[in-house]
Amino acid sequence: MLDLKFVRDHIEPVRRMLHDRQVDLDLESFLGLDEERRQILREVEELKRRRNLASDGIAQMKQARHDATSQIEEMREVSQRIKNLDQQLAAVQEKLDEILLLIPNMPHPSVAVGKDEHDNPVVKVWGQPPEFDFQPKPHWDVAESLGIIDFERAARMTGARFALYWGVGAALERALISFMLDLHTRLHGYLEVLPPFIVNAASLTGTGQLPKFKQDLFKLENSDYYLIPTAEVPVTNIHRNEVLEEDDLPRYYAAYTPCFRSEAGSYGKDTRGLIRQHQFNKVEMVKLVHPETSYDELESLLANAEAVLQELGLHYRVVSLCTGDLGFSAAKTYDIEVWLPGQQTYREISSCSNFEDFQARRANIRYRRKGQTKTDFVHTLNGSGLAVGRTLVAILENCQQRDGSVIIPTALRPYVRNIDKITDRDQVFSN
RNA sequence: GGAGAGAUGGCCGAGUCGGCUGAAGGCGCUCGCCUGCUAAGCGAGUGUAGGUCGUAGAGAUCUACCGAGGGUUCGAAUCCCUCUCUCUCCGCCA
Repeated sequence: MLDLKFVRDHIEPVRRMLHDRQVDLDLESFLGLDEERRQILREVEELKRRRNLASDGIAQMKQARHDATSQIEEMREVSQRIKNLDQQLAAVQEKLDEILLLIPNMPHPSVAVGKDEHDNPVVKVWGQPPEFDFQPKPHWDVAESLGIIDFERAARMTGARFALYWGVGAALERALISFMLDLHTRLHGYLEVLPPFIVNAASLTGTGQLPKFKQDLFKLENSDYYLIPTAEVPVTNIHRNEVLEEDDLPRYYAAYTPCFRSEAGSYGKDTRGLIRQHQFNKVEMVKLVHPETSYDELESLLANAEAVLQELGLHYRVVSLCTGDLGFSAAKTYDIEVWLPGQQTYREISSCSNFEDFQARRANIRYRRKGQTKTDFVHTLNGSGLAVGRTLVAILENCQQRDGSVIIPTALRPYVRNIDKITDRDQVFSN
């Protein structure tokens, strides 16, 4: 969230930001509530000061065996007033927090003002679309004819938007996870972590999914637990309520987790194939960094994510999200969009964001400057490196052959016992 | 699931029958002194958040915080209740 004082002192820029993001949020009550809060605070603190003084006096009188009945009587009344004011204060504070938690982050000045994804500037294109001497098929056709992905049985055992992977399809998904983690840990300096796939509400509030996006989450019954929508949540919250030493920064973490999303409100969207599932695998990179370096860290984070596609030889472009498309917590986001020839379109496969201190303030993640007692909030970043299911989709569509087989990218072969081509699901990895 | 023990500052660890304990003592850290260097030693300092005054990122002052929330009381780290977490034993289980 934004700092209370920042909002108070920059109410017009915050209004403009809400407009640019096309967020409808009423700030009218904010300033009044803030003034009310401080007024009550002044009054109650003065009363508490008086009470503390009187209590010391009473203690001394009792020690000297004097009668303190009248003082006690008077303080009884003061204490009652304090109690009432404290309750009023708590109510005002709660309303204020509710508003603060719903205010999105301030976009970085470099972010383009725009309405939706059509206004996202393309900042980079890598490689070229592969050429086919036949009509490339969408991945669901490729996968189903190979027998490696089964949507019908998944729908039977669970429901829509789930997939059952068979044989070499399952192995390829697993291979991609290992390949990505190895790349980030060996070449890019990330520490691999394996967090819980279930988190509590406090963690989701820390990274910004709650309270506003509750409808996007799967909540477990009879508990305060939720299935994670992304590894960003548990991994960023590793250091919630901690004070790190300046020397501990930056921290780079890479995690594989499944991700669970209710996809409420996306009915009828991407209903075919693996693009939009309730459960999907993702390798996520998370950084906790020094505030002064966070935009350099965003560039290197993006480069780390791009490296996966470059290793696999898949054509992609990078867009910078405009204000209307930017996520709630992000100050700046790059999306990597991979080319899908079967659908003749670019699809998001990674999202790399700098949250500045927005999440750190919510999750209370601070660091202490060397030799100083003062603490500051760290900056947090994260990026997919990459969405595994969508990477499989990209391979199936980009590497498909006329005969229906799929060439496995060279970099991935060591992870699938060096087979170079998928020809059917029961392919035995004997070599 | 049953029985018991515990949760105090960056860390360890005191806190008596509720009343100068924001918190002893130690470690660590910062600055200074001292010593050829290092270590040791000596001295001073060392939490967070918020309010007010003030400076405009010098400071002064007040309030709150001893796992979290509530209660009793003129007054709670200290008493009571609820919850969370940790540890030990039993049961169950991968």
